[in-house]
Amino acid sequence: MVRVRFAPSPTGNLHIGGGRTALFNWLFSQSQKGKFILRIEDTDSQRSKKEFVDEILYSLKWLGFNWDEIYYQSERFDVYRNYADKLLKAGLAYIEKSPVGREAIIYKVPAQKIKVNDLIRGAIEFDSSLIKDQVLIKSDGTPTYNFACVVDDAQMNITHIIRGDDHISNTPKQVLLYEALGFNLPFFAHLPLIMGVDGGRLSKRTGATAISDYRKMGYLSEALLNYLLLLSWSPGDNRELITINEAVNLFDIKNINKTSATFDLKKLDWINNQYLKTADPEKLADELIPLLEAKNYINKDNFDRPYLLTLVKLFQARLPRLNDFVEWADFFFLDQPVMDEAAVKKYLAEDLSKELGLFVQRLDTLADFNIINIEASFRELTVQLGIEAKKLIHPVRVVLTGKTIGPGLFEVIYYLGKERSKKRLLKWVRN
RNA sequence: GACCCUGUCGUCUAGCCUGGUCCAGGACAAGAGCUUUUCAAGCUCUCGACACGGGUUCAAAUCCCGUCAGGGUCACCA
Repeated sequence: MVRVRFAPSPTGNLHIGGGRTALFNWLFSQSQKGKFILRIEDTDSQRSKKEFVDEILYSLKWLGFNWDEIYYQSERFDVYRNYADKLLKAGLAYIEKSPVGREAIIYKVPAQKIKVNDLIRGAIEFDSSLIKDQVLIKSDGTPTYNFACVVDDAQMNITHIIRGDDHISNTPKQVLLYEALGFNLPFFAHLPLIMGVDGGRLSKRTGATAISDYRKMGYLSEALLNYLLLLSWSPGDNRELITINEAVNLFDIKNINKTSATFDLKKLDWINNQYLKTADPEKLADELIPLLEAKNYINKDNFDRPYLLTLVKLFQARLPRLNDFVEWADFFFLDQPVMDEAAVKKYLAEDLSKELGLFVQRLDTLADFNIINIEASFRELTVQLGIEAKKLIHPVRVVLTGKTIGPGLFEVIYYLGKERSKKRLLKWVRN
């Protein structure tokens, strides 16, 4: 039975790189009908924080990675100590006294060639004579990363270790420990790293790194997953949109790319928009409610939900990020729209009192206030005035929304309602 | 510096294993146009890459070697 693990250290949030590692571990476990194990590597009590554990679990759940088992290294110090003692007794490790007189256990690294057959990269060879002796148990009694990792992976029967490229150089050290402890070697698969746009490591400087930040920015987890998936794997048939469930069926670890990829927000935005288009408006509305409430646009205990759903449908096909709705649709919630100065300059420099006034009259006398009638009446007016429809459409949009862009004008008028539309139009009519 | 990994359009990739169907395909971005209502949506088109140099071969993006470039690791951090 395949058993993989994701082993984050709670010294920070779950970032994009970690999320990607979790993704491929989870994906592999699902495609192999195996188990996905979570191991919190909190041996560093100084830097490990409970809040980060919570944040990591929260993000993993948001991404949909449910784990079968969870372990905390901080609860297993005696296990590591026991194995270190074994190596000590076997003469494979020695004790070193620190200047303050405390004892650390050090592994004596034997000189030999180490061959690792990486599932993604193929054969990699190392020469351990270049590796210095490794600390197993630090003088404060806590285990080092490489030692705890090997003991746990073996004890937890991890069959495949799927992790970032940056761990390649840890691999020979760990292989040596597997041999010294008499454990069976697992398979190794090293994922390419994700780079920032500057070509270096993904960092706060090159964009948001925490998975939870992407949620806050209005990305759907399905979209983020799709993007991360495509960053180093491809279904091979030119498809760009693929759900995680489809990927489970098509996934083969051998098809993961060897090359590191640059994280490109533009493409993420595009993918996010593709998912937003077909997303359930009810679900989107639920995500938006707290954001709209924070802006005082609605009161979550008392608002017109059907109306909100209508607005969501009106905008969802054109949003790169869900949160953009708050800004783009603000004029539906505000008493008066926030005017874009450039738009006013461009479309409302001339006095349109006559045109707008006539349109208000037409709205008043409309037999039935619906989108079709509004448009018909509007176009009649432009014919009557002898002007091109767009000469009036753009100014009216600015008057009603404050912006030059947005949904179709007649839908805007309809959903804004007769009274609010009139009120905004009249503001630009001088008597 | 040493060791390791990697090198196809600006970016993500398909193709590479099993050489010819590739004067290299798709997507994002960018640019142009269309949509007699905007665009941040949709549609159409354009621009644009096999890092370089040697081999091997009738034939190389695909195999081999070297160079160069980028990245990673060298902690009693994980």
